[in-house]
Amino acid sequence: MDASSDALSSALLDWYDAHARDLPWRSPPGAPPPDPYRVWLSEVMLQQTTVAAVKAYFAEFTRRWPTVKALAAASDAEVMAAWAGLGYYARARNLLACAREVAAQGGTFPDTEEGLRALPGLGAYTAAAVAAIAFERRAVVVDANVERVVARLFALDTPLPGGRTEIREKADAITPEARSGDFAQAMMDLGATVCTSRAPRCLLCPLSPHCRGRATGEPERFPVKAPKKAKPARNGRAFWIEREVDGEGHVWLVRRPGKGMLGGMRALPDDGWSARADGSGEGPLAGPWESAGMVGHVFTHFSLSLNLSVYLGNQCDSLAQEAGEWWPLDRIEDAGLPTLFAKAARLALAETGEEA
DNA sequence: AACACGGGGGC
DNA sequence: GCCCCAGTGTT
Repeated sequence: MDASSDALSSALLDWYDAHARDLPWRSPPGAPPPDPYRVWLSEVMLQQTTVAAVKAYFAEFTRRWPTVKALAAASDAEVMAAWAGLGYYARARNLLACAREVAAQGGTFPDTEEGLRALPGLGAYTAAAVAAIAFERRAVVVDANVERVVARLFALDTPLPGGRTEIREKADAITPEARSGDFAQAMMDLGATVCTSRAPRCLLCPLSPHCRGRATGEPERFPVKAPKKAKPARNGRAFWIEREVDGEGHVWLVRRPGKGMLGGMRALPDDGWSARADGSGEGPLAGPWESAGMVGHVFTHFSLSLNLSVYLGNQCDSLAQEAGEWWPLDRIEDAGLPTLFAKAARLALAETGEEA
């Protein structure tokens, strides 16, 4: 690190000492690092997910499972249901796999970037972040915030994702030996609160004297990104099947396959829209069906219009051979349905409620 | 290198 | 509506 990089990291750390965000998974600037379990859990939750969305989930997970051993002992169903609504459900599957691997090693996380990188769900970013934040290792932590800050600092205009190599080299060059965890978090806080995607607040930025992006007069132009692909529209059906069990209303829920869309999550039965681009139209029963309306939902790579069909027949017994369960309607909120199916359930309950 | 993979919030 | 977000794993 040359003198200029040293001045830059000092300016950033000074700013962090004064302006660090107070977050539930953090220690104050300069304080001993937090429990690696909490650092890891928060980092996985924060992958492609906003701080605001994570806070409630982090509180609930750490309340129910205070240690990695406790989490490792939880059932798949409990953890998947607790993750419901947070999205990217492969994270939850990997989270549990990782917890069990760590628990099997005595409940202690590896304390090096390489060791962490070998665990399920820890890629280049998360391994570096946990190594730096929880174990005070020097690691080059590059997330979307750091990409934006670095691209602006050096006015890097090679479009992403190709430009990531260059961004990483520059990030490495400015990462200090000491306090690299605070440095990483400072970069992320700066990106989140000052060097924002739109309308960066350069007047508040501790790095503005060093910033070539600002010198161009158009800092918001960086980083340059490749054009987005169009999002196709898909259609599908989901099925709402009620029956009385012990005098209480229940609905038929299934467990989705372990991989792919909403993998491993509890769900309404559907016609296979996720696997086939458009569903077969077939339901788990012959019918009759009545449409309760449409549910719209946008996923990462397509938009879905889901027709919700309510069962009007009384041949539910044939479902006994299918894999699924009758779930009590008055506890539907606890089923751990991903947002798409939670929306569908709200629609069904509103419709069938009016009929009653 | 490209694609699959959720959901919510900002404007 | 479009863009963005503390990315990872698979092909």
